[in-house]
Amino acid sequence: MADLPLTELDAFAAVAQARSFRAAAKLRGASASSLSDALRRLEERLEVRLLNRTTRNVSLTEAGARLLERLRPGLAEIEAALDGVNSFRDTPMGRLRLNVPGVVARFVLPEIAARFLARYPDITLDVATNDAFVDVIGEGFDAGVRYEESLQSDMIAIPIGPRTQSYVGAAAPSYIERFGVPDHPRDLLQHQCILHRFSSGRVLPWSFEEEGREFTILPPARVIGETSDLEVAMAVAGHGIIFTFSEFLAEALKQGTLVPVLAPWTQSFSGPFLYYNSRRHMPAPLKAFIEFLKTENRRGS
Amino acid sequence: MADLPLTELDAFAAVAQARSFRAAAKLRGASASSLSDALRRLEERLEVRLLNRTTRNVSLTEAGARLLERLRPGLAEIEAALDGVNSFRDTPMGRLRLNVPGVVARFVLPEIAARFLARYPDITLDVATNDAFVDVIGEGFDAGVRYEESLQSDMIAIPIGPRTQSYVGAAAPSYIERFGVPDHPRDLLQHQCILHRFSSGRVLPWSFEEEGREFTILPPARVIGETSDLEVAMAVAGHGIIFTFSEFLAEALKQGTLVPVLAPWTQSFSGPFLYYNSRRHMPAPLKAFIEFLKTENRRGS
DNA sequence: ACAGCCTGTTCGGAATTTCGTACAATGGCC
DNA sequence: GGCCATTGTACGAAATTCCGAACAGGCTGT
Repeated sequence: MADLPLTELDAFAAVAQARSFRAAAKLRGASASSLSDALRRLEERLEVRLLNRTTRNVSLTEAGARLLERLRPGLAEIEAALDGVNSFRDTPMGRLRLNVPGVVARFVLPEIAARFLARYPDITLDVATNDAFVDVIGEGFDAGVRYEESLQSDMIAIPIGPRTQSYVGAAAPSYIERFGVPDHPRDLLQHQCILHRFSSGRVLPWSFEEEGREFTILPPARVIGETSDLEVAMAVAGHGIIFTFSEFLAEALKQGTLVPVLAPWTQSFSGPFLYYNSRRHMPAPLKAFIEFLKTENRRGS
Repeated sequence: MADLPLTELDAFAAVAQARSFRAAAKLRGASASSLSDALRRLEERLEVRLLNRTTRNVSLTEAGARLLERLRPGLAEIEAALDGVNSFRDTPMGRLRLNVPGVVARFVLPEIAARFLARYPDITLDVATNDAFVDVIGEGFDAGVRYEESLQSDMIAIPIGPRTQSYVGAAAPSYIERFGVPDHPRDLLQHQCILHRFSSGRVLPWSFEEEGREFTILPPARVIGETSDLEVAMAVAGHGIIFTFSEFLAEALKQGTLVPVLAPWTQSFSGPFLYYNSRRHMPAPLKAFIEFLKTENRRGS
């Protein structure tokens, strides 16, 4: 068997997928220069240019595209094969890569993870926090947590964490002292509010329900934040009314630095779901996590 | 993407297939110790024993068997993908691994190889000589040369070299002086003959044809050889009658150190064929060789 | 039963790969 | 149009892997 330049091919696959040496290096915990070296070796050996690279842009040559296309299933197969040995261990081992919204990362996952990690001591949890992202699987995550039950093909959703959550309104006593309290969401248009912007750039409108009819309001904002912590801090400082996950406000409400606003208009909705692709190979850590969630749900109900 | 221990996996595949560290090392041009190291690393990382090894025997654990089973198609796919970039070169590159009988290696291949290698300067020819072997493809060869048109499924045979060859008899003048010459094959039973043993241990009987009827004779032997060169030398030394490919005897007959015996009983048969599997991925060097043979055959006819 | 050969492993030195830093080049942004 | 952040690469140092020889152990043939 002619020895395959496997490390070089792996490096090529990483760079080709990331379309960047440095990004690929970060993603895999190696240095950019080692990838650069590996690619030079590979191209010298094949005597074929695989990547067209200016100092600013990496693109595939036709040969590179063809190679990557054939290489990926092979590497995926090997990854799956490697994971397969996990079934011969008493306890599964490896990394579980999740992509979850901020709230879940802060208030849902820690409590679940504590029990899960204790149950499976050889599994490492790798959590990325991202509110906007949808193609969770494509970017190398094993599974994602989302709220909407968006029904992509082959995607399976199972409940995780609390089955109902709610958005509640709140404001600092100092703010209420100055501006009063709204009785109805439409009053918000006369107030100063603290809004949230997703990393996509979209500013989240507030939605309410009246007699079964849903309506949204985009109130005037003095503060638009990107992290919920900042927004809560701004609310506590009296910069406006905040309307977000109850979990984010619980501590401030308890301490009295924030007080409820529009309490009758609290929006309840169903809790988050864990999504994963049923057709892709399921790594042992993911399988363990799903099994764990299912037994927890069964016990809970 | 969790970084895959690809070199270690490749080492494991090599050792697992060869069922031996040293054999695998030789096969791939590496050292046994590096394979030993790689396997230790892999098993430590997975915390699963993959190979049961006494100092005398290597066998797969169940985990190892499962891993190998899933690993092989992945590696094959990658090898094919790598070969695929050859189509982006002006001239194909790589190694062509052939398994051919001794006669072909000595008298047929050199002349063909000269033209082939000149035509494709980036191809390396790797020739193993083996008379008995049948499962040519399974052991990592791209193709094999054989005489019998054994029709395994998906195997394709194309002619290579001379379309007829023959077995001729000969003996040294000194032998004939002492024992006379046989007129009919059955007379061989009163003579001393030089026989050939395949590496499998089987001794080849001599076969003749009389009025369309084929019959075989296993004459008494003073000498049984494993290499044709030795057998010819023995014949020249007067130790008996030899009956083998005319090519092996041509030089001695020309020089008169051997003279023909049983000339009317010369056995002609059709020349050798190149066999390859049509269903497996065809590496570029093999494709080039087949193409080359076909055009040579077309031109020759 | 036993000797001898051949196996997989160990160990220190050599070769290769990897890393961090520096540098030239390029494309987005104002 | 020019600046500057950021990209891919070059290069010497450091780490890792690889190699060859020596070693311990078991299987084969007598």
